[in-house]
Amino acid sequence: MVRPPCCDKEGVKKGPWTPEEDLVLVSYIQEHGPGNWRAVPTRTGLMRCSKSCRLRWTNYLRPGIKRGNFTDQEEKLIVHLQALLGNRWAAIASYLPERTDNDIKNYWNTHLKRKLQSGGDGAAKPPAHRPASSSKGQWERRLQTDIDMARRALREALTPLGDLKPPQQQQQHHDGAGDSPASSSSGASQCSPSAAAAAPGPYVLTTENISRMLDGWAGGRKQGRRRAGPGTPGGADSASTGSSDASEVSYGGAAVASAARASAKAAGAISEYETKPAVPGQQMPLSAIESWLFDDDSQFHQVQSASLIDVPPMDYPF
DNA sequence: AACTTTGTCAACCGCAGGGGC
DNA sequence: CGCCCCTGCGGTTGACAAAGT
Repeated sequence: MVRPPCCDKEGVKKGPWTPEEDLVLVSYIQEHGPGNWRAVPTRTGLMRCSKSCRLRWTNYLRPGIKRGNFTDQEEKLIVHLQALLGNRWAAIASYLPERTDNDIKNYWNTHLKRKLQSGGDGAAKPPAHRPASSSKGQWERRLQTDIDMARRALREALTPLGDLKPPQQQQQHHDGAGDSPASSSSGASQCSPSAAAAAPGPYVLTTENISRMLDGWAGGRKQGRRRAGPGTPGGADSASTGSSDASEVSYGGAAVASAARASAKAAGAISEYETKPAVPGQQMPLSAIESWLFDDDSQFHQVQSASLIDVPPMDYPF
């Protein structure tokens, strides 16, 4: 039997989202919260299938998303995690709270894979230790090992940067009082101090960012698109081209301008979602991850010594 | 300046799994 | 227990811009 399409193809719009559609979606989610995607198209009047709405939200509109301009830190982390976990992008993305699995996947496919191939010739072969034929118990142990390895990888990746507080200090750091100015703001923008320093700034769905987003759209998709060249902050180009005035609007200047105002209003209200991860854990502040990371290294060593797996040496050409 | 190639990324597609009934 | 609905995931595609010729 042929599986029926996820949604009725007729009357369902496909392709790039317009700022108006974004606005409708954001407004709806602001009011009802993410979820119940099936109902979104009918309730909003969007001619999109539920899947498309969900994807648009999780990959683009969701608060706390940073776009483009992967830092060395993130790059290394992705490489490590990819080597450990394979192409489990969602799992990898959970360690990079500001990145979407789609972004990471794209970045891997377009940058890192090639980089590794040219430099190390298969140095980062994905591990063949997926739980194919293991018993459940073994599988679970492997999963635990995966987690431990990922934890270690993350820790290693984080360590060189922060310059480097010993774990105890890091612990102190999150243990309350030590709230850094950076981490005391929205959860969505929380990040390790190092990452926060490296990143130009998180693209949280704020008034400003929605306006910026719409500005980017105002310039049309062509302007909005970027080449992720070195130092080109993806998405931020809309800010850099923010000089583009409304006269260049391809979707109707006045409409977009008012849409921007309305979205700004919506964004103010939506801020509550900034502290609520759309995907549990996905927006866990990195400091919490760090805490978790540095918490029980000894446990890791136990696991490692009893390890089922033989981790290939990670020798990356960069 | 015009055309072609390459690189990038948003979006789509189909499958799998979980939960409710 | 089986069915249905919904959501999440990973692979792939197509449009577009920049670089190259």
